[in-house]
Amino acid sequence: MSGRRRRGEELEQAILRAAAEELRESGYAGMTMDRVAARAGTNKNAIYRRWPHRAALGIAAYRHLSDAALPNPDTGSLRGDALEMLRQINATWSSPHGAVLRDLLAAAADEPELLTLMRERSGADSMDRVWLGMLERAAARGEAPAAAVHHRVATTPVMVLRAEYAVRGNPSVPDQVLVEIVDEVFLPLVRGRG
Amino acid sequence: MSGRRRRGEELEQAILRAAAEELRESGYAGMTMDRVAARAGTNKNAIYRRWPHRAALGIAAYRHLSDAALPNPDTGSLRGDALEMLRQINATWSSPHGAVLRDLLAAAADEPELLTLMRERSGADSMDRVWLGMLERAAARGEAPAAAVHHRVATTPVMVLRAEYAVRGNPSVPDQVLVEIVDEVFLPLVRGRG
DNA sequence: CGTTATAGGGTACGGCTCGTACCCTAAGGA
DNA sequence: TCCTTAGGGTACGAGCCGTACCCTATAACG
Repeated sequence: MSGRRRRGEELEQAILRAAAEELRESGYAGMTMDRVAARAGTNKNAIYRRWPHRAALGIAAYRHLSDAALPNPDTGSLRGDALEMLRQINATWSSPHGAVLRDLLAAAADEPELLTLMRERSGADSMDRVWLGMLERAAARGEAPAAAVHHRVATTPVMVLRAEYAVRGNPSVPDQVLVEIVDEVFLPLVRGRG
Repeated sequence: MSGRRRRGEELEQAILRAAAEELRESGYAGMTMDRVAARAGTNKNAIYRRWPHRAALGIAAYRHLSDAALPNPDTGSLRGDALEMLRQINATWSSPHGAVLRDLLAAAADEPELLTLMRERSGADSMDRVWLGMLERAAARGEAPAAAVHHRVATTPVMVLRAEYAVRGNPSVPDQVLVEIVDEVFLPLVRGRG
């Protein structure tokens, strides 16, 4: 029927695109190999020749649709930086991207191999570095004690936000909560390390 | 063969016990309806007459095997209380119980109905109250400012610990990390709210 | 320009699981 | 004693994963 027969890179991209769309529409549970193959206009052979598992395809599809550029706000105040950072993260996790990511993380809880793949892909390390940079700038401005430039301080806000997602089922958090995390936890913590 | 035929409560308990054992041995993914039925010495009819989904059975089985008595340490110092609390939680989550719970939580990420069931069963609220009680005692001793008796302060240590599980794949955290959470995050945070 | 190894396409299948349907029989109350 | 109820046995449809097989388009290579 179709005159052309796609090969190599072109076919691979088509499969990834199809898988990403399935992920977005139906989540990881709904991302069936047959449906991906059908949507890509190919068959499962071409998929299994490239990825060993369904899960591997899921991860590849996710990274295909998401090249999350990490935000790095510099508003001039520690409070402004932190709040902006949390707002960006909240927006990302509430987006369809975030839904796919959370779904994949949940599904990968069984398979440790995938979990590590996801983790190294999630950019947790660079996230830390951004927060540490914020703290360093604040310390240089005299806005925070030098002892506040610390790994645990840097990771706490995001961890609290993430836990907030877990407590609510809803992955989106009202802005008021973000303000609360900054004013009631992050800034007191920074002050308390004088 | 078996002369007796179990009914009602007796059969229900047998099914729950079988499901709980399957959960413990093979996780939620391995808890097959057929296997539960076989292990309980019955068939799927008896199960589906009681629980509509596999997931509902999973939750029922979990709550059947876990009636987690909430710890409530009172060591005389805020640091001691917090550390003891984190140690207890860490032990619980590292145990087979915890493995089952984490597995269920992951599996329930898709089905919001189950997620709420799990949440209301997890006792997050009473956890908060225990931490608030610790803070109140510390404030009464003059060990902490009154402003530290605050919901966000109370929930932060457990949230950080939980996030620590997510960062490592491993659900068990070395004791040193618990000490770090208390000394580098919790106590500075309490101090910072003066 | 012809030949040949490679990779896609089509299709079918085995194995597993969920959830349902039937039919028969033990249990226990009326 | 009879009769409603609930268990037991079994089979089945449907969906999915991962594999196998066979045929053909494609591209590299002589």
